[in-house]
Amino acid sequence: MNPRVLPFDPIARAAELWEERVGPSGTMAAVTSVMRVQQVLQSAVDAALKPHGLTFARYEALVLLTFAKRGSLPMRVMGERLQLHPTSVTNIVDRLEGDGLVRRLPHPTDRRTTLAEITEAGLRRRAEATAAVTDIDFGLRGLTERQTAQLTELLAKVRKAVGDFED
Amino acid sequence: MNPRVLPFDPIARAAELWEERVGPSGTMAAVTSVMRVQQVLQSAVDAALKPHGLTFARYEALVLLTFAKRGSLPMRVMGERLQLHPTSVTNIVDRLEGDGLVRRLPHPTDRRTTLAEITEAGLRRRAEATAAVTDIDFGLRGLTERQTAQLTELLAKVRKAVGDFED
DNA sequence: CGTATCTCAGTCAAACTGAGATCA
DNA sequence: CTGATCTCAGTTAGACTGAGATAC
Repeated sequence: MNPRVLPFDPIARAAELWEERVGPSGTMAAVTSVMRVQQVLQSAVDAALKPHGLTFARYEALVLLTFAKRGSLPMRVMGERLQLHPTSVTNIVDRLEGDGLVRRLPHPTDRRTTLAEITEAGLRRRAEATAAVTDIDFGLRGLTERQTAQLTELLAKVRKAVGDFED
Repeated sequence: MNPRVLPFDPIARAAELWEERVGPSGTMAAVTSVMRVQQVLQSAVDAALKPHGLTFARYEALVLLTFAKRGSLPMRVMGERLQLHPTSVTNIVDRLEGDGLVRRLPHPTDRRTTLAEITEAGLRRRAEATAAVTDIDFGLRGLTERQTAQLTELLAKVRKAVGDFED
């Protein structure tokens, strides 16, 4: 990556120029900021998980299964919760299964559906990985608890407006 | 993707379970929210840009060059501003050049560096693409102007704390 | 019958690593 | 010589499309 530290905020500067030449820049600045921060968080979390042989996507899948009753869920449900494409679920479960962290089971009543169940090794790996990501605060720095909560709230408004969930 | 709308907020639910079984969930909820919203915005913006033959990464490169003095920048500088890996810059400029939106020029004094310059066609394409993304507000919904600014501010704190820039 | 679930094959954009050429 | 800049080859994770098998 580019290890350089800029002596100014590139998003703020882009917003100024946008305002001069294009128009109102508020939305553009917010969206660019989300993109940039996501990058930062993703790479921090992935780096912390790498020694444990996990990506964030696979880690999220393990956490989801850990929280599920009986430690298993239909793959379709995993896709819903994690907002993943069905073929991505297949891929992620393939890899977790290859590492022995998850096991595929037939659904007891609906023979179309396959359950993914977390294994003992998966539970242990999930715990180790959780220690790794909480140690670095998931890469999130610079916010008080209150500001962190504010951020979550603002983003929940967006997720709701965009139809991610109802309630 | 998964077109389903959940009848509850999956992040709020995960946070409850995390709190019960793992520990404080504030950071985890914020980070997961950023990841999710980024996905939503990315796919909205990419969908709006697709008819114009651009991805968000290529669009950002065009905007950056539009704002540059003389419409050109060294590729290294593009990488810094857009936080891209050098090989990703090469790749993006390759594709933009293939579409005639950008042209490579030798740097006048430093023969190691290559300038990328936006073409007339590139300027037109940038304007069309900007209309497309502003029409959909970059996919951002559900926030007032004030809240949008708050979001940008909070994320700037993170970007600064994480060493994205100084100032 | 139509629809839902999963999988497979293949494509894609973009990040990475590592190596090399060129030049300051 | 060291270090900066760019490119190339190859790998990777993940999203996508489209097609198919199977079962509701």
